[in-house]
Amino acid sequence: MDDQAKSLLSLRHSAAHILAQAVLELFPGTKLGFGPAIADGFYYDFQLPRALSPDDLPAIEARMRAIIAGKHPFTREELSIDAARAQFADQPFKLDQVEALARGEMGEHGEAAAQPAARVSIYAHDQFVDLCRGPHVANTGAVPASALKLLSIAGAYWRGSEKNPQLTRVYGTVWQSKQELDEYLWRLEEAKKRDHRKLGQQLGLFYFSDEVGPGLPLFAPKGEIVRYLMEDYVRETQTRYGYQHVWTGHMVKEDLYKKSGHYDNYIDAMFPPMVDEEVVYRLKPMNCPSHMTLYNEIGKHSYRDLPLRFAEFATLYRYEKRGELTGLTRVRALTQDDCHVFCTEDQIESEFTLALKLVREVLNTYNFTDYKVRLSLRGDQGKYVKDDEKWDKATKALKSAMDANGVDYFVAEGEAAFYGPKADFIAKDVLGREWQLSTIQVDFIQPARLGCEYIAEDGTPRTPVLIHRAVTGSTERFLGVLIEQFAGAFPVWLAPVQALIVPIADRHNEYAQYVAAQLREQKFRVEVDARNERMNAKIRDATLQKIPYILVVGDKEEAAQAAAVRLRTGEDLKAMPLEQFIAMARRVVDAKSLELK
RNA sequence: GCCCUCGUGGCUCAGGUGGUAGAGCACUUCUUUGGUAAAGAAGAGGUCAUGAGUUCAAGUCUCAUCGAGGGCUCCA
Repeated sequence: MDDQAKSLLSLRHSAAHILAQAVLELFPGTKLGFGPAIADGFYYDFQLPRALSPDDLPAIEARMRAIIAGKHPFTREELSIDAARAQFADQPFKLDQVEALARGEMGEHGEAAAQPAARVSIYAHDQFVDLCRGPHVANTGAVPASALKLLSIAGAYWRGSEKNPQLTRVYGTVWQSKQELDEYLWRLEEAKKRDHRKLGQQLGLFYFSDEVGPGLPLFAPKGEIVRYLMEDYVRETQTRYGYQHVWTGHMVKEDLYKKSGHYDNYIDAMFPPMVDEEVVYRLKPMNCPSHMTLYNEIGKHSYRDLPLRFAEFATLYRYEKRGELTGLTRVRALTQDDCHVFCTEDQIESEFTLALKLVREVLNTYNFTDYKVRLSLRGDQGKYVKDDEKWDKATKALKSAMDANGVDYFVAEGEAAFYGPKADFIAKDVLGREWQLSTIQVDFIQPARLGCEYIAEDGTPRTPVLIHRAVTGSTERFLGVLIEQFAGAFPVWLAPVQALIVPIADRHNEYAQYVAAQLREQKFRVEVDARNERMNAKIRDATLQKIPYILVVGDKEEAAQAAAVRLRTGEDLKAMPLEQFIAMARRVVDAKSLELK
């Protein structure tokens, strides 16, 4: 972390303390939770005597400014555990944290510390004392009041657990200067403009309807073609990499999920059952059990058949909780570009490498470079299947495959699937929220549960290892992130309408249709804007729709069998013969280029 | 699911302290046939998310339900 980042951190953390003092003064009896600095700001969690509304924020902010004006120095002090207990006797959450520190835990989620704490540090300014690691600025006056703003109010569970009381979280931001604050707020506004939900509607890609239900997107023609092209591209690439596609439908008997273990782990996230006399069915929330069943039905497998790679573009239905739904990035009907690779233990590394190559190729095509890779491992507690030996084996296999491929990853304990560790590719949306896209997972557990086998070289039956893998994750989520990444201006190969023909006057309509026919003949997606509008209006509308090419045709173009080509960027390529335009566009599309010419 | 906020014609939004709805864009029709980011005119379109309640009277107040947004939790 550089000095700049460090000083911002202590600035924001100090602002959090000032916020806490202000709230404590305005709402006596408030109990304090955690109040850290975060990316772009800070927050503080409170248990308040009454519900807080955004209308309260100006008063709190005013109080904060007064504390800042007081230029109270921040002072650090160390206390013994007992002294800390006395200090925070009327602050139950602080007390809870003192005990956690004494037990040798640290942080909000109780990560293990090097050793139990014998002493804790507190920071004080003015009338306010907080249990805190620091650091802080010298005095409250060092926080620029003009660069401070409280942003929002949210609920947040103590220590992040649903089982604990819910506190009120106040989010705020502070910067070194008012100018930086303004720039930040401006960035937020700009980001909202490229929000995929807004652009999806403006570009006519997809809609949500109360009539159909929450989290169930409806794709208009322009959205469907993008979906189709995305999936077609992954399908083509998968085929090229030696994956085979299968189809396993939308419903499955519930019993299968009891066998696989999904019933115990994810029953809450499945849609309610459909009951047909004695038999209970579920909408498919995942493919693995279906693919393993298919593997079994096909017959006996020889080790010579492995690896066997079953890919499927299946729409899955997951009963996400109401408050979790978000545009296309979190839906109840999602189309996964899923795949299950049945292989031997010896093949794990090469199969991982193959999947990784595929993922990288696809992400690269979309110019997706801003992602990180998380190695998700099992945590101490929870849903994980107990079989240490197999977990160790799977984790080792995954790690060595990542290392062999030079993948730069970070480790996250407690993020694994119940059946094994995974490598997740995580990207951010315009508002900074992180979403898992691609994933590669090693599974030593499920194949045995569903009785998958292959006959080994020595003639004995063995259980294959299963590698779960998704390239873009889900079409819906990836599309959402793509829309934001391109701000709606898709590369030509993905653009719903690649070229719009604009006849200048009615007498050019016929030629415009001719041009359109020529281009359609060459498999381009084109439209003719024959509305009774002036050319300027048509160009404006096409540009706002981010159509890559605008082909204006008038008398001159008709005479020359040409079109005047304008790019959505505003660049005018002037008139060119149709063949020349076709050749240019062909080259751009075939290369899946991000350029327009 | 939980905390907070919001829900007015297809879209973007007006509608102080309650008295039965407005604009721009889009749409339809007409005029205009115009050379690189919005031609002009007329018209049609809303039981103000839904359901109760308070009131002589509710888009405007109360409650509930549904939906959306921000956050938390969860994410095979």
